Amino acid sequence: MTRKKIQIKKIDNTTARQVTFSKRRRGLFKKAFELSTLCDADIALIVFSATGKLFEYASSSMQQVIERHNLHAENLGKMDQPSLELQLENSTSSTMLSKEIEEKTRELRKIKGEGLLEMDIEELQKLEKVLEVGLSRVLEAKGERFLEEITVLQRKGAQLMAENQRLKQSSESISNICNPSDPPQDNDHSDTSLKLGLPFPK
Amino acid sequence: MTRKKIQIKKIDNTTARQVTFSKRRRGLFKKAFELSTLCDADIALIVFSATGKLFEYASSSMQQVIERHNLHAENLGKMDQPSLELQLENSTSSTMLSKEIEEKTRELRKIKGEGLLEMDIEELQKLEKVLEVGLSRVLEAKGERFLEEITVLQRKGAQLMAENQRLKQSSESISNICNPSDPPQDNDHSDTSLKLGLPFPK
DNA sequence: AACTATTCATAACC
DNA sequence: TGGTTATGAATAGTT
Repeated sequence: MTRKKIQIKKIDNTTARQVTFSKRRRGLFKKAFELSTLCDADIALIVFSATGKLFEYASSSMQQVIERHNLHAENLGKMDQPSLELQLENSTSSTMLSKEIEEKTRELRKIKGEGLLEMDIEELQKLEKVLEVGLSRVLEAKGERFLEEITVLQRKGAQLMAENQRLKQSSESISNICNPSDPPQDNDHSDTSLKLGLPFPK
Repeated sequence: MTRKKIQIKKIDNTTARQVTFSKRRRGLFKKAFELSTLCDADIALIVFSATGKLFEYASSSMQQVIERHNLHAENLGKMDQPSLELQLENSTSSTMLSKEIEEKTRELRKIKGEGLLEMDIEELQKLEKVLEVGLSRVLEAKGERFLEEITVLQRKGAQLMAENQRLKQSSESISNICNPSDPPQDNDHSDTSLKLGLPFPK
């Protein structure tokens, strides 16, 4: 909403989404605080990031606001649990969690190409898109990793070559000290044998 | 904060406070919605006005977000509802379920190419394989669907052609009955006009 | 993480 | 309560 207006829909780019999440989250919490302060309101704000991280704000106490909310829900007839059996609350939450698991499981099955019979063409197209996007991102990430790896190896290689060069020169000096009159004739060979036999740090 | 900057402290004037409450409340809820949409966050917002009126927003379901929040609180040892021992059984099973959800969520994110930084090359290779398999299966399924569709269309086309043939012959017979001496000269044209004018089922 | 051009939210007024 | 406007805040894109 600044350099350019944006549409309110999920941000595709992951890092951009994370940045926006941080910025806007701060803004949202600030606004919540201001509203509660200015207008004497009791506010609870719970935010789970896409990665499952929890952020929360409560003008008084989270539990207090939530309980107050539950009371309202009760009064509005939204609570249909026999008040004595508080444990039903438990079963409903488990049920919800199980439902969520089921849903995610189904999505995973589809993605892995296992539940395709129940899908129409349109759904298949969407799934194809998701897979293509995922695959391209994975390939991109893989490419980056390989590049990193190569860079590291090249650097190591260069270091080793430099090291070798130094060793070669050292051994030549030593050769010269031991046999000052002998001109070096077979550099490579004498070098190797000296390297193997001498207590140089690697 | 516009014609003039204001301090963030309780607004004394009651009506001004109510007006500000209405306006800012809208803004806050809008921001909450935008954040959840843009960044795929799960958000719950509960606001009690100073007069006790309840306003709420939840990107998914209020109960679900609250449960999720309670689970987090539990895991952090903040659980302060020791009222019944039965809660324990609840919490452990819920914890397991939520762990499962988290795991599946993570897998889904990876598949969609969103959590790639935390993966090593080997993991990326496996993921690539999964995506390739899934994609090829989806493409295969899509191809089959298209083939089915084409087959159906071809059959329908054949039926329609047969129907047309019948109609054509019928109209010729009728032509001949009406003008038994006239030989047909412009079959297509007379055919069309007759078809349009005659009460045949489509 | 910091900057800045813009859009957005809203305090004051009606 | 709802509308308008001048202005301060928030933030998208960029670095």
